[in-house]
Amino acid sequence: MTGSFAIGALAQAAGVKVPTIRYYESIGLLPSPERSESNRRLYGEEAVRRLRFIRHARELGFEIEDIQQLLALSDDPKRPCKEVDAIAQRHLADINSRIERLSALKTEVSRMIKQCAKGTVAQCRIIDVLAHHEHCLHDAH
Amino acid sequence: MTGSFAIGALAQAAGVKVPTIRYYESIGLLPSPERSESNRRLYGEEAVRRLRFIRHARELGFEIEDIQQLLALSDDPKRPCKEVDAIAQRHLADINSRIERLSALKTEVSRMIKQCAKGTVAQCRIIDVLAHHEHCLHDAH
DNA sequence: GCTACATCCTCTAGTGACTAGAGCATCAAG
DNA sequence: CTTGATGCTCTAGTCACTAGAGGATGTAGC
Repeated sequence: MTGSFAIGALAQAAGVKVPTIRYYESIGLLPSPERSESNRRLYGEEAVRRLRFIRHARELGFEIEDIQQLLALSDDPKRPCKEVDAIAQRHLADINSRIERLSALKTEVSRMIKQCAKGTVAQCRIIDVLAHHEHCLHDAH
Repeated sequence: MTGSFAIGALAQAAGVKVPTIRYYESIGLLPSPERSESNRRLYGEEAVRRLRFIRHARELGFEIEDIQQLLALSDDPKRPCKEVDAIAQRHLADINSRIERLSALKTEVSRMIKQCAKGTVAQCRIIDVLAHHEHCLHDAH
């Protein structure tokens, strides 16, 4: 019999803020827990595990919808891992495309800054490049 | 006397959607234009320039607040370019930190996927890593 | 028992930068 | 003169929370 604890203790144990827990419950990511006589939420160890899982997945950039699926899969240990793998692959692809996009931005913005002659705004190449898209090297954007 | 045109024409000329223009006006990024007798917005060439500037800056990832400042600066050609440069530098730093963060995620998620034995969920290292943060190489997150 | 103070509850609204849609008026072309 | 495109305003939705109001309950010290 593991004792049950309140939302604040769960928040501390899992490293998540209290309102976030209530939010997760409201969107169905965490099950509604039992309540005390005075209507306070009471959690057990399983809630800590689940919430830590969610927190870690969020830190790794997974979206809530993905996490929903990952949790459902992890509740069903006999199913093939394929689906889990697919979610992670999709996420990796997403990360990669974001990195690529940001790298292109970095190139463009760096180039813009290098051209700045530190004079007046009238001579400023930064403003100029922003005003005239055709001054960009890449027109991918 | 350049003729004036409606919001749809401006949208096409600048490559922006009509509701986006109204949104920009509502937040004060674009000045409220004149209206026709039947209350339709009427724009001139200056609006095209301004909107193209905004669009390009957005494509380069600048936030609206930065763009506000850049526009104000570009309206005042005698001021030193220093402030423009500072905004761009700040933005570049932001891009870099995002790239770094995403690269760390990429490493972690790739590693997770590689360990997946394609068996059942019970054996799945992906679920396992998510459940146990301490299995991560980096604990930066 | 009393008094603070912490923690809990629910509900609403705000974030950024739009996007979608309702419901209606007006315009241009055939 | 009709039809379809375009315009208007206003509200609500997106994502994953965060902040705050206003009130109830719990706990610790005296």
